[in-house]
Amino acid sequence: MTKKATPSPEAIKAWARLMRVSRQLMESAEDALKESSLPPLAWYDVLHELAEAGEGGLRPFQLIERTLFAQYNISRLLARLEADGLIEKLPVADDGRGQTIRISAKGREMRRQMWAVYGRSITELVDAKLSADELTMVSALLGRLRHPPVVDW
Amino acid sequence: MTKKATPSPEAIKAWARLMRVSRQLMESAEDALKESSLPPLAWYDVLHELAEAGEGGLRPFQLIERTLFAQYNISRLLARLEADGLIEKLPVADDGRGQTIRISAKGREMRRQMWAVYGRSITELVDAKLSADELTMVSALLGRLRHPPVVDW
DNA sequence: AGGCAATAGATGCAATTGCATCAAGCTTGA
DNA sequence: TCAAGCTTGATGCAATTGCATCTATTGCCT
Repeated sequence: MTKKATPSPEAIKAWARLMRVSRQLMESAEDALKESSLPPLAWYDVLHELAEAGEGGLRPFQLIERTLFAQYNISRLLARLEADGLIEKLPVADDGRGQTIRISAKGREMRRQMWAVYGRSITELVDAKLSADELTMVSALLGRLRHPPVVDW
Repeated sequence: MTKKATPSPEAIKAWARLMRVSRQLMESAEDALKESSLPPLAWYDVLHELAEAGEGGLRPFQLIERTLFAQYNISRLLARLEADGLIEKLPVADDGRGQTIRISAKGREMRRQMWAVYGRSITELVDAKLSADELTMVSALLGRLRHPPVVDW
């Protein structure tokens, strides 16, 4: 008798839900930003990390670790953010290859504006639908699906 | 005193987990397909719907409802699938605008091959990490996050 | 019938993504 | 010390996505 490698029905359903719900929610949030003429979510992710990093800033490769974006993606995203004056690129003293990315005042302001809209989306899409306990449960379960190299999120 | 519209910490965490985990899992699955020189997941989604629909096929707008892809996206995806001989486009008798999309034998075979890899990913990424009960719980909780116009999935 | 809004699908063009590769600067080991 | 290899970040080019718009029908209303 040969081994059946097909996933369980429960796994298939959970996978399908995960893919669909996440896409749907992400789109809703993106739409809300667009309606407010704000940049896409990816910008928020980066501005958020940079804001948390403070004055010391972050190196691009650190942003890659934190956001899970591809290297070329970050490279170009940073170029756009810089063109919009939301970040500054500074040379690094002890590594001639690298740069340090620091959020600018304008960048902080943009992050604030985006959060006003983004946060509202989260409230409506998530907070309004599940209780705190249920949300904690979701986080715990999803946390177990993370891939090995988990940092801390 | 003004109302603070910020979502709860639980909601923020659940949102973050959802976005990150779903992206990570999706990428893993895509990578597995690429390693096997198979087409991207989007192709699977469409082939899957068409296979379930059987000989009667589906209209493009029905695929849009089922897969949540944008209209122009489906339009072009179908063009690529047709170019690869995985589907057929047939005229519709009672609606001169429309077409019916039917999966071809080659399309069924491709779906089968993709499932061999995709299913394995789901097994490894999901089945191996959570019990059936936990998966059912995940599905139930995520289900509550779906947007109103839910069909049946 | 005749016009007018709505629906189904395609498409031109700009922006973004993905892939592969590159250049420049570090690091290490013989 | 210096060549080989690794890391950091950028970039040319092709494929895909997003947006806006277009064409062809169809359905509806008078």
